[in-house]
Parts: sequence; C-alpha cells; structure tokens
Amino acid sequence: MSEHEREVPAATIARLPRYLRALDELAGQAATTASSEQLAELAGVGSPLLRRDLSHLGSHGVRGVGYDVAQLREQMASALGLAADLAVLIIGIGNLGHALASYMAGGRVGYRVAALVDADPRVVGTEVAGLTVEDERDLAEVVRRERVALAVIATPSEAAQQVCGRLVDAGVTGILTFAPVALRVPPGVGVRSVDLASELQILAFRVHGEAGQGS
Amino acid sequence: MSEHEREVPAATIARLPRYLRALDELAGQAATTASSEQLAELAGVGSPLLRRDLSHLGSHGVRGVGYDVAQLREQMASALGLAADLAVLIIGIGNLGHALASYMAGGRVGYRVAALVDADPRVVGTEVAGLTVEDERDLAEVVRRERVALAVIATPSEAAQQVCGRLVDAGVTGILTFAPVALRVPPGVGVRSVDLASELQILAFRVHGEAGQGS
DNA sequence: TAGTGTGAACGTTTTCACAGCT
DNA sequence: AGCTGTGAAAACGTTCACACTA
Repeated sequence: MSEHEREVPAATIARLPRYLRALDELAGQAATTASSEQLAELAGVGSPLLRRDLSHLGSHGVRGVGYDVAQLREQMASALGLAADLAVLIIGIGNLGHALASYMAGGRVGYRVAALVDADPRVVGTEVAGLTVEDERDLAEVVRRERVALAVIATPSEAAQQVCGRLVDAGVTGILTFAPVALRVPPGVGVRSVDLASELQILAFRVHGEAGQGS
Repeated sequence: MSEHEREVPAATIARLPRYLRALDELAGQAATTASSEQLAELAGVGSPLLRRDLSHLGSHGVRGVGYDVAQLREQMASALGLAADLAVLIIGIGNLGHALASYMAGGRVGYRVAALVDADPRVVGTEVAGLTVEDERDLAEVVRRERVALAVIATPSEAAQQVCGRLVDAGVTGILTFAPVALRVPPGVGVRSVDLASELQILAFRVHGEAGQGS
C-alpha cells in the first residue's frame, strides 16, 4: 500500500474552482454533456490543460462524447471537499471586512460565514450580514464554538501577524489574508494572500513599457 | 539596436510589489542597507530567488554588504512604473466596490482612484471616498476625461464581460476583476482576477484531506 | 467521427552552489 | 569575511500530437 493516492499538482487545484463554475453554468443551460473544448472555453484555459487537470483527478470522460456535466460536477466538488460546508470566520470588520461579509454571506457552496470578529468596541455587538460581531478577545472561543476551519483576515496590516498566530493556535488550518504582509505560519496551515495594491502595481507594469497578454 | 531591453519574467514582476513593501518597511526602520537574506525574509521568499529577481532588473548590490535600501526602492518603483501615478476607475459601487474605493483611496503609491462608476440610478450621484459616482453610460467619456489606464470591475458577474469590452474599447489597458468569470480581452490588455470564493475553495481543498504548506 | 487520455517535447521558474568582488 | 550575481541543474507546469475508443 503506497501512500501517494492523490498527488494533485497545486496549479491544478487552483483551477478547479473555475472548472466547477463552468460546470455550474453549463448545468444551468440544461446541458448534460460537455467537451473539454467547451469547458476550457468557459474556464478561460486551453483544452489540453483542462484534460490534463481532469486526468489528475482520475476523471473518466467518454471518448467521442465528452464529460457528463452532473457527474463531473459531483466529482469535482468532492475533490475540493465542498461537501464539508466549512465554517469561515472573518476577522476585522472595517470597510473591507464588512463588504466581504455581505459578499460571501450570499450563499456560495462549500463554506458558510459562521462568525465575525473585530477589536473595535464600537463595532463589536453590531449586526452585519445577519451576524453579530463578536469581540476579538474571544477569538479562540469563537473558533472552537463554530468549529472554524478557514479564516479571512481583513484587519490592518500591523495586526495581521498577531491575529494569524492566534488563529493558528486556535486550530484554524486555512487563512485568506488581505493584509499586505508575508504571514508566518507553521507547516500544515495554508495561506493565500489577496493584495489589491500589488495587483494594480503588477498591471501598471505592462502599461508603462508597452503591453502583451496577461491572465 | 535590438528591441529586447528588458525581458523580465512575469513571475518576477508579480513579486516586485512585495519587495517594494519590504523595502518601505526597512526604510521606515531607518535601515540604509539590507542583505538579500533580510529582504527575502520580509517578503516571504527564499534569498536565492530574491537575488535572481533583482538581477533581472539589472540590479547592482554591493558584494559583502548588500543593497542600498533607498536606491533599490527607487529602482524598483521605476521598474514598476510607479512614477506614472496611473488613474484607476472602479466600476460597480455595490458593497464591494464601495469598500474598494475607500480602501484604495487611502493613498498607496503608483496609482490614484480617479473615478467611480455605477449603473444603478440610486447610486449615481452619491459621494463615496470623496468622489461622486458617475453614470455607467458615460463610461467612455469618463475614461477619456481622466485618462484612465487601469480599471477595477466590481459589478455583478453577468455584467462583467460587457463592461470589460467597453472598458477596452475606451482605451483601458489593465483590468482587475472581482467577477468570477473568464474575461475575454484582446492581446495587449492585461487582466488579473481576484476571486474570493475560489480562494476559499482552494484553501478548503487541503483541509479535507490533510495538509501541507502553501503560499 | 469526434473527443478523451497521455507520452514526450518544450518552456518557464526555482534552487543549488560557488566564483568573484569589496 | 561576507554577500552578491549567475552558470548549471533540477523541478515544475504547459503544450503538442496522436493512439485509442465509444
């Protein structure tokens, strides 16, 4: 019994959500079957890449026909672990955190916004997106109570590393941060970072010295 | 005269903003010089990678000493084209667009939020982050007036492709989208996409089947 | 016929290791 | 003595092209 059942490349995993959305769109159009070409088109990738990605999931399409939309959707959702319906906590309910709470509460699958937390006494106790903002000092307790697996950091940069450490200590294993600092986490904890300023700067690069294509 | 002056790899460009921030942090601590090790630590990358990246910019550190913080910062800012102070337009002033406007108006270098645009008559005319929201039908005019180079799409998904096309037609060459759809753009236009739901799904992946490290 | 699954080629990105400069 | 800059190698990711199959 070898231990390397699934060795799905990180780059592939990062594309699965797009494929999933493409499948949802096709399902909404009452399509029962789809070719790699169609799916790739919707997902914005080349069809060989999509086929390669699906093959990593041990996919079984039908040659000459394509993939069964419903079945593939199921398979992908399970690969992504969406059945779990993970509890997500948002910490830092300022402008951005507030918007994220509303935006995400609007019911995508695979997770649910379970708690909101802030350090500002003026914010604590207010209601946002149907949830009452709790005190940041109770962070560990909230994480335990809601069995929080994923956290979104929308605090000021200065607080991010401190908050991150406390989240990890409390048992959170996935962190999405909007603070523009490199977070230090122990192995076993996933971090993804979204940095608006950086994204614009990267876009700016191509502007000043002529352009090319970009993703 | 060969035309290939700078052939900076895309992966390197994507890291420059992080380096720039690391430099700013060091500058704030009154450091005049920094080693690749220190910079790499702050930026959250390995030091060989940082050195390689800087070498693509034709960097000149001092052996045995390190890099001059102020000079490198200057060099990097100019490589990124931050001097230009590009005009950014945000389209779609809902929850998210509103937050982005406030968040970004707070003065990072390299760009400035020059205009806000929305399709909803109830939003048009309101003031957000010191700017009056303009009518989406005047999009092309606004782009011309403010010489908009970069646009942020925060509209509903359904509107994104349509809006994207109009932005490109109006002359925008860089687009940052929050809508979870693959945008089609002509060559020469850069697109970067930030998708909150996807990020969480990607994080969820490692949760259900044990973990590893992740960036 | 139409479309998957994949070996092999390719290109890119990262790491290693160390020569060379100050 | 210390740290940069970079050749050479390894790892990774993508594309190509086509054998195979329903």
